[in-house]
Order: sequence, then C-alpha cells, then structure tokens
Amino acid sequence: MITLALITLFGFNFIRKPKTGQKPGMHKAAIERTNETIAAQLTPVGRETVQDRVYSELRRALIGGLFEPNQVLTIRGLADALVTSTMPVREALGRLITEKALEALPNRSVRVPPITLERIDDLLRARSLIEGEAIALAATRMNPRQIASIEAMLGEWDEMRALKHKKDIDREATLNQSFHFEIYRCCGSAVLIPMIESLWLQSGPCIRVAIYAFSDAGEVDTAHYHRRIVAALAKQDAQAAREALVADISRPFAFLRDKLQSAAAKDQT
Amino acid sequence: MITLALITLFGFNFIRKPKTGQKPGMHKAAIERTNETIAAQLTPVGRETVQDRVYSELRRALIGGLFEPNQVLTIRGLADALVTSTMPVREALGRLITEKALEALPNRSVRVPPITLERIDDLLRARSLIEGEAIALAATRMNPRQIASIEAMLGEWDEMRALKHKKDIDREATLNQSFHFEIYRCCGSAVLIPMIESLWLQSGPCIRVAIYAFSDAGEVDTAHYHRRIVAALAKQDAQAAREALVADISRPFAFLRDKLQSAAAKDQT
DNA sequence: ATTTTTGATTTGTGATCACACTTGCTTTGA
DNA sequence: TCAAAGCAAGTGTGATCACAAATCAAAAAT
Repeated sequence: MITLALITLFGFNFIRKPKTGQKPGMHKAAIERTNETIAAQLTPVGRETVQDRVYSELRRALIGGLFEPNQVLTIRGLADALVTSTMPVREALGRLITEKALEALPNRSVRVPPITLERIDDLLRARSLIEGEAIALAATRMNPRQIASIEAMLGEWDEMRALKHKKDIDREATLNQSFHFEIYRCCGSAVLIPMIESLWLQSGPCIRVAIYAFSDAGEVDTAHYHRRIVAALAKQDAQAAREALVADISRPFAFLRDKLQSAAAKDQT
Repeated sequence: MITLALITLFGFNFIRKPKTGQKPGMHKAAIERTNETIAAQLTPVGRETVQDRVYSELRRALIGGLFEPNQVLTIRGLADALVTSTMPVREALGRLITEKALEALPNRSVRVPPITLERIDDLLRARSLIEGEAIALAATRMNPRQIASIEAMLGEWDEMRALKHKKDIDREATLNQSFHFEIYRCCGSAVLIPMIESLWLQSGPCIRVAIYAFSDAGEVDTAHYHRRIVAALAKQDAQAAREALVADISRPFAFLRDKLQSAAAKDQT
C-alpha cells in the first residue's frame, strides 16, 4: 500500500519548487557593496545540529578504533555518555548502519561488525582499488603548494617521533588520517571521497587492533612508505603513487591477517 | 565536551557482552527434533520496521528516477504521501543524505542533487571503476547455473520488447537493474555491493532523464551490450566483461552529457 | 512602482511518552 | 538438582508536542 501511495507522488505538496537561483535582494548597489565587504571579513558560522555532533563523534571513535569489533552499542547508553537525549543518537546510529560502519542484528540491537578473514581481504581489496584510483588522480593534479603541505606533515611526523618516547598512538593515527585525506582531497572527485571515508569507517575497528601491536617495528616503515608516496606525487608519477599507497595500506591488513590466522590455528588445536 | 565524554567510554553500561553463541535450550532430544522439523517447514517471518519500508520506497523512487534533480523534499509531505508519521521519514531521509543520494542544504531542507557536467563524469568514472571490478571478479566465479539465470533474463527482455508496442520504461529499468545486480552479487564481495548500490542511488535521478529520451534508439543497443556482457561472462573473460560493462553504462551518461552541453550552449546564446 | 517590513504559515529538530519486544534472573515444578 | 515457566528491567520504535528558524505573502514606506 505504501507502493501505491508513492506512485501517485507527483503533484503532491511535498514537492517544493526549486529555488530560482536568483538572489532576491539585488537592489541598492551601495548597501550590497557594504554587505559584501562585511561578508569578506566574517566567516560563516554555520549551524551544527546535535545530531551532526553525535555523528561526527561516533565516526571519530570508530575510525580511531575506540570501539572493539563485536561490541554492542545501545542508544540510551550512548545518549548518556554523550549527554544528550536518545533522539540524535538513534538517527546517527541509523546513518552509520547504512554506511556499514555498524551492523543491525535481527534483535534490533546494533554492534560493531566482527572481524573475519574474508572481510579483511574484502576491505583491503576495495581500499586498494578506490584509494589507489584517488591517489592516481591526485598525482596528476597536485600543485607544488599542496605537495609542500603534505611534505610538511611528514616532517611533523618525524619531529613527533624524535621528541616523544611515549608512543602517542591516537596522535599518530590522526596524523596518518590527515596525511591520506589531504592527498585524496586533491583527486577532484566528490564521489570517491565519501566512499573512501566509508571504507575507513569500516576498517577502523580492524586496523586499530593491528596498530596497537606494531607500533615499534611499524613506525619506521610507515615513515618510509609515506616518503615513497610523497616522492611519487612530486614526480607526478601516478602509477608509482598507487603502488606505494597500496603497499602502505596493505601492511596493517597483512599483519592483522597473520594474527587472525595464527589465532585460528591455535584455536583449532 | 562531547569529545571528553567519549574518551571515557569504555566500561560504561552501553557495552553489552557479545552473545556466547551457545544455544541455551539443548535439552530433551525428542522435543528438539520436533522443533527442528517444524522449523524446517516454517519460514522465519522477520520483522520489518516502518522506517525500513519508507527507506526502501524512497530508494526505489530515487533509483527509478521518480524524483527530479533539484526537487526539494519535505518530511511532513513525504510522511503524508506514505501515510505514516514524520519519524520514520526523517530517519530514512537522514540515511539517504549520508549516502549522498540526497543533499542537505544549509537551510536544513533536503533536495535531490542537481545534475552538473562534473558530477556526471565523476559518477561515470566511479561506476566504471567499481562495477568494472565487481564484474571482473564475478567473471571468474560464476557457475553455469548463474550464467543461465542471467541469460534467461536476456530472453525475458526480448520477449517483453517483442510483445509490447508500448514502452514500459519502469519495467525495463527494473529488469536492467536486476540484470546488473544478479551479476554483481556473484563477485563475492560484501563491501563492493553496497557501494554499487550507493552509486546507483546517486546516478538514478540523472540517468532517468537520459532513458526517457532514448528509448527508441537505445533499446536495441542495450540488448546488444547486454549480450556482449553475457558472452564475456560465459567465456570467463574478465577483461572483456569489464569492457562490455563500461560500454553499457557509458551510453546513458554520454547521452546525458551531450544533452546538457547543448542545453548549456543554447542557454549561452 | 519598487523596496522594506511585518506577520502568518510551514518546516526541521529535539524531547518525551507509550508500546512491544527482548533479556536476564528468579521462582516454581518435576 | 535441573529444566521450564514467570516476572521485571531494559531496549528499540513510532507518535506527538514544543520551539526556533525559514519561507512566503501582504502591507507599509520610500
């Protein structure tokens, strides 16, 4: 019956005419100019709803691996933790479920998706494909200023590693994320970037498990691979950039894969 | 402050222990057997929430191109049309916005994303990349029974076209969708398929515009390209399948592109 | 006649409540 | 002693309401 209702959709009142695109108040030139100069100095404040904040927070937590795989989340529990009502949380959870960042069980409870071997391989393949394409596109489009920007991040990385003995994993993960997305943002595709974000969201809980284990041996390699990526981008060599990127993101997945397999083998005995 | 609240997340009551996976009632063997025979005959009823139905309906409408680009949708309007309250609709809209199937304007109103040249090229590139990969994977995995299944759909297509003079565009679009997803489902990737669905959702409003215009000249070509795809799959030729698919999905985009460019040129004069 | 202001209507957002379902524990019965 | 029924607490879903912001149309002012 819902189907029937929708067939007769056109002409109903939920269709609002698209805006004409014309600015309505194109009148006194002087006032207009005054407003423009003001607009040039002020940055738009931009409303942010509670739901948006909840959503971003949950995203951050997922990508950062603050939630473990298989962990069950409840609306009221999260609402308490975030100090809001249930409403923004339930909408944010629904959005994360459609992105496959969370999983809706038949009981109607929601949990962080579990890690399986197939899923790991599946995620790695998808990420190599899409992020590889994005970096290949970016390689031909990045200007020297943008290259310099990510090179600066590399420097910041070294500096952080040199100064602090304590491994600040959260900081490192954030920096890694910024490094990658700074590059992807240059690919010029408004379609690919949300897909990459979705993939990071899905692989977040997985790779965090790996990162914790590898901080010592992994760090130097990470810097090495990132340098390779920057070098390829500087030469505008799309193919080399793609390969360096795939090598970079493959490592934690391969590590996790081995760990899972050996765990399964030990479980078998 | 929300950030601080989340940092202290672990150990809170919203973490529920994952289920043990053990069936609790593993007792009298006779009763167990009786229940199993009953279970074998009955199919699980499976709850479907109102929100799910609304979401599916809106998806169907978007992929089918029932909404025009730039069209503004309102929660209450849709709720009236679907004969529910606003609650399921607003959650469904939120989910569609995160998938980029709809667009949230700064006014907090939501609309179908507009068509631009860049967006068309962007969508086509992403679809070629991902659906191409999916079909290449499927080519090496489809068994003869699955091949026969999509061949049967080809036959159904011819039959439909031969019998009806009237172009049943909705039916045709549905069949086209089934044809493609039947193939993609064989690629064995739980990650790629939702991404493809998301891409169809985004390109739905665009390509519908094209399909309306090309039904006459396009139909025979469509059948031709689909046959090429099936032939390549039957030979397990991944590369040929990918090329045939790209050719297939490129046509409506190219058509739309020309139409848009000529419209822009005419607008210029 | 055009622009601005004002007021009424519409719209999205968040909170709260009622209901149905699940879950875990206690009590009952064999 | 142990399985099964019963009960109570907790959870997701949908409806309704209050409020602020946006939109639109008419009235007022220049």
